[in-house]
Amino acid sequence: MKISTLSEATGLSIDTLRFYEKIGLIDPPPRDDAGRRDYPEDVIGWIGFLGQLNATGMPQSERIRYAKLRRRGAETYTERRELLEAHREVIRERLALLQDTMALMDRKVEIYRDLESNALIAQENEE
Amino acid sequence: MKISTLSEATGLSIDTLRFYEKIGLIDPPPRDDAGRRDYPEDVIGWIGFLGQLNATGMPQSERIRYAKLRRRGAETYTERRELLEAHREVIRERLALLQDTMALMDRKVEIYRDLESNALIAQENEE
DNA sequence: TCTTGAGCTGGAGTGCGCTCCAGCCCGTAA
DNA sequence: TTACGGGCTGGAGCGCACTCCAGCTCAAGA
Repeated sequence: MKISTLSEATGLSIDTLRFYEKIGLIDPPPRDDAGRRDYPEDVIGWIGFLGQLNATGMPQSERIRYAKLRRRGAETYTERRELLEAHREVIRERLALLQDTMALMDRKVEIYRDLESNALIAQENEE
Repeated sequence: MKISTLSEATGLSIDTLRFYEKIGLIDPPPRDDAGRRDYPEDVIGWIGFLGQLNATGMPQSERIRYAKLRRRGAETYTERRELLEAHREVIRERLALLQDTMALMDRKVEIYRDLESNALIAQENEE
């Protein structure tokens, strides 16, 4: 798969794909005769997983660490599991915070609705 | 309240408090005779609210917009409500993503556990 | 009186995570 | 055969959200 295809498939820009390779998030793919990257199909799944770690707040350094462990194969199962377990805790905390804030938004929205209708009534009384 | 007290109360650094004032997130507080900031008590609550918006992913520019609307008082109730409603939708999406990813972490952790015990069995069989 | 420390200002610097650019090579279609 | 589009490299630049710094003033305690 060419880099432009992968870019479309993943939503990452071509520059970002090359950048991810440079910092070690993606394995350097084989090249064709002209020296152009030729990605294996399964990199799409890996990039999707990286995207989820990213979107849930795992810092670059940790994603790189995970990618490096992955490259070392079976001997790093335990470390990888521990890393994901730690991230799960981060997610748990974020979930709690988001739920709190969601409830707060709900309350505030109601408060503003009340204030808006009071303002309206005040206006009517003026007429 | 002096800036050091506010810093301790909110967990924001003194530099960050001055920075927030500069960009319009916090109202410029009155000064004492020596020109030092003297914050009103209620700024703590406001900063806490800003913190929640921040931690749930509202960008600086939007927080500044909200702060400016707030300064204009009652005439901006509707705009403020709409802004919070929009943020509520962002939070909803993030919640969904976090929940998905949490489930994924659970599955992956289980997979790694299996792999680890299989590796152990293989090792035993070697002996 | 002197020293210490908290606070002040304007502006430079930082780390993260990309994003863009110049200048090059190469394969395909007209 | 030449023009074009896509890909390549190394390195510079960027936007966000702070963070740090030099050099100053001022108040209060020893």
